[in-house]
Amino acid sequence: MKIGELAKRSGCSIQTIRYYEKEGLISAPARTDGNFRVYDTPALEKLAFIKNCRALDLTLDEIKQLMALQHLPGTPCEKVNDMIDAHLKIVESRITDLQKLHADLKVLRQKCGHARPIEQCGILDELSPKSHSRN
Amino acid sequence: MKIGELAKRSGCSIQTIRYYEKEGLISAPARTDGNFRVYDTPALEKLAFIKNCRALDLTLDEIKQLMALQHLPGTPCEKVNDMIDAHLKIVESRITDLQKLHADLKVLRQKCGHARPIEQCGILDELSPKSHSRN
DNA sequence: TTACACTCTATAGTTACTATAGAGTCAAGT
DNA sequence: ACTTGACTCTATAGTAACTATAGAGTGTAA
Ligand SMILES: [Zn+2]
Ligand SMILES: [Zn+2]
Ligand SMILES: [Zn+2]
Ligand SMILES: [Zn+2]
Repeated sequence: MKIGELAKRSGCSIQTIRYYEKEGLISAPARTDGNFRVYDTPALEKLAFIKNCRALDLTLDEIKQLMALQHLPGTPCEKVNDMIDAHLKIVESRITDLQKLHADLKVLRQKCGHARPIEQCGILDELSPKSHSRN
Repeated sequence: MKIGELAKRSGCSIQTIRYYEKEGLISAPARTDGNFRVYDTPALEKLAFIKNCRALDLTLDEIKQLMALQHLPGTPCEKVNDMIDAHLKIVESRITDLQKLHADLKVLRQKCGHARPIEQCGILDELSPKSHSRN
């Protein structure tokens, strides 16, 4: 199949597929006489693997590492488990950060009801260090 | 004061300050004969305002809009409130997404105990559409 | 043959910075 | 007067993972 069909079937855009090739996540496919890329089913499967990983927010580098490990049979899979564990921690700390941010924004939002003239906006006042220290 | 002192006092890096100037968030300051930037206290206050906003993850564009509104006295401050409300929604949906991601990662992690040979790694198996559909 | 859909490469843009390189400024010490 | 050192200047490239475009070529059907 050509790149357009692969894009439709995989759910990746054409540019993304070419980008993955350039970054070494998928291997360069065969070409037609007219220099068009031609893909086989394994290529589609690789893209599906990448998509699954990206859905979990693994970086392209991490995905590359996973694919490299797959081609070293016999290796213990500790590295895979460690990667997922590390990832879990990052996600957890991002959630914590965002929850703090959310609380801060809620507090800020309550500084202003609505439709005051801008000079008296409680939000802007809260954000300004100058008028703030004066109160 | 020169840029180094402003950087220390504001907690922004020198490059960040120059970047903010280039992006129009702060106005270009006076220069010495030797072409060094010279700042006054209001400049420090503007940086503090920007820092407060960035801590809430407002984009530079949004911050620019807020600053523009500050210089239009008499305007009702609805736009400020709307911006914060919109921001709250984005943060909320990011949290939801991350929580889903976290749950997915947890499930994935449990597919593998530890230290199996890589061919039998439950995580890699789960990520691979091919071997997956075979089972 | 000409219209059309498709593909090719190369390049720039996105966000908010960070990190150089290479040159100039300025005050203090010798 | 000279040198050292700390500071500053501009311009440019890099970050992550794409997305979007320009301009050219390919392939097929009417
Ligand atoms: Zn990770
Ligand atoms: Zn308000
Ligand atoms: Zn926003
Ligand atoms: Zn495993």
